[in-house]
Amino acid sequence: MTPRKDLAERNDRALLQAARDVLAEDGAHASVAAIAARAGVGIGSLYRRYRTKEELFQRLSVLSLDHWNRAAEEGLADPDPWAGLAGFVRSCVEFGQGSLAPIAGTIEVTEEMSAKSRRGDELLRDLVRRAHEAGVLRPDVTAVDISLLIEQMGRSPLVDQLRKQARDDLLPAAFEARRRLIAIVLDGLRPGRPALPGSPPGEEMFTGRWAPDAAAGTSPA
Amino acid sequence: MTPRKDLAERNDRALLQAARDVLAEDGAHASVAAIAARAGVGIGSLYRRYRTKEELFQRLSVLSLDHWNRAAEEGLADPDPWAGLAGFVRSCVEFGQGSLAPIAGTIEVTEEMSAKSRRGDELLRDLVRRAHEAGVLRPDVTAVDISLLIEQMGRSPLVDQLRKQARDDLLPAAFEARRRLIAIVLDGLRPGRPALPGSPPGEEMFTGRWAPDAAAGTSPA
DNA sequence: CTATTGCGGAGCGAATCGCTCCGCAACTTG
DNA sequence: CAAGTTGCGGAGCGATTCGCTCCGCAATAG
Repeated sequence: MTPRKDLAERNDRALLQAARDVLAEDGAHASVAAIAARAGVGIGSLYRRYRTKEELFQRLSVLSLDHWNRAAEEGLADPDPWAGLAGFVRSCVEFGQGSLAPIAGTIEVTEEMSAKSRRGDELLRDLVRRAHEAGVLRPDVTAVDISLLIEQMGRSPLVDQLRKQARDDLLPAAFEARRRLIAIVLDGLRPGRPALPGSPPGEEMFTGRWAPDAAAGTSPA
Repeated sequence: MTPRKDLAERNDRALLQAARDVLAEDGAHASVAAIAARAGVGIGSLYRRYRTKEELFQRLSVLSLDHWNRAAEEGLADPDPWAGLAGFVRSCVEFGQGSLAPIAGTIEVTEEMSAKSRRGDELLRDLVRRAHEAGVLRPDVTAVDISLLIEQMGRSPLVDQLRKQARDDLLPAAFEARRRLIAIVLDGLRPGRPALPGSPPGEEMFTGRWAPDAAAGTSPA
């Protein structure tokens, strides 16, 4: 690995991480200038890698979906159906799944994104089905409920804001506080509780936002 | 009530509601132009009521804190400690407590805001204490955990985005989906579960964001 | 040594920002 | 009824920010 390639790869990674963080903090208003500055690189470095802001966001979406799918596969590989599902939820929430939600409807959904999203739905349905069969997940909760829950928990106002304010001193406590919230939510998914209100949500809770006309899937990206 | 006053009051209310919605959708980047447009009024109507954008946001904070405090008092007035707490949490989440979090640190915290926030903390501690004494709330959860939980749930990516995209057709289903998530979370607050991870969060989870130097309280506004 | 390559960031044209102020119409008052 | 009042919408101000292009330069590669 030459120093030139080493630096370029470090910048690759820094840009992607910065984009994710700034998106989480600023939502759809995230600017490329803010992203480059957060990554500690010049704006030219960003445009040497991505032709447009949209292409960068599409790349982030793909990476996010990859993480989702990997976490789901790992959850399915766990012999304990509850541990598999809980581990998946934790992993997704801590990764920040849902951080890209603000850009829903503002970027074109590529075929790659759609395919990965559909794959993610399928994996999540498998996780949910085997947890139901094992009797370790409340029977009235659906895969879409879980997707929505991950999206809801995946964007942490607490963490995002402390990051934005560069309050690194408070971040460890914030991560811990978030872990407690995740544990509360996971406990709420256990069986033995009065039925949830209303009827299960449909897929249009996601498709309605990302691509009203495409088979986009329900992974929140 | 004269037509002139009637219209002016309607515009008052429309502006406040629009400000809340646009803040929820756009975060700290919410523009006064977007707020006025959402309210269906001209920009002059906004500035006739609030001298600056900051004054508008301060007003929103006060109203939000008022809602929190009212909901807590109603919760305390309920003879059932669990129903009181659960009703409070539901009311706050559905009101959208936490929508103002993106402006933390960008506006000056007024004495009025501080006083109401401290009052809100006190009321919440009362709600939590009596639920603990009645054995209906898991013993390891604290008032700060609950504040953070309300903030986490209070901003709904689902609802905010459908609003932003003017997908009114999907909003009823979205509200219902949110109710299910709230129910899951409330179930997770019930006792009889393994202990939560880590130690309870401190007040700096809020004070660190809103006013690092003031006794600002922990209500999320 | 020369050639290559990726760097940071200045600056472009356009868009957006918070806010002021104008003309006007609806309402209120005498 | 007419004159005065008042709140309206929104044009446009000066400043800032946006996404993006392109330049000079320095580090690296061959």
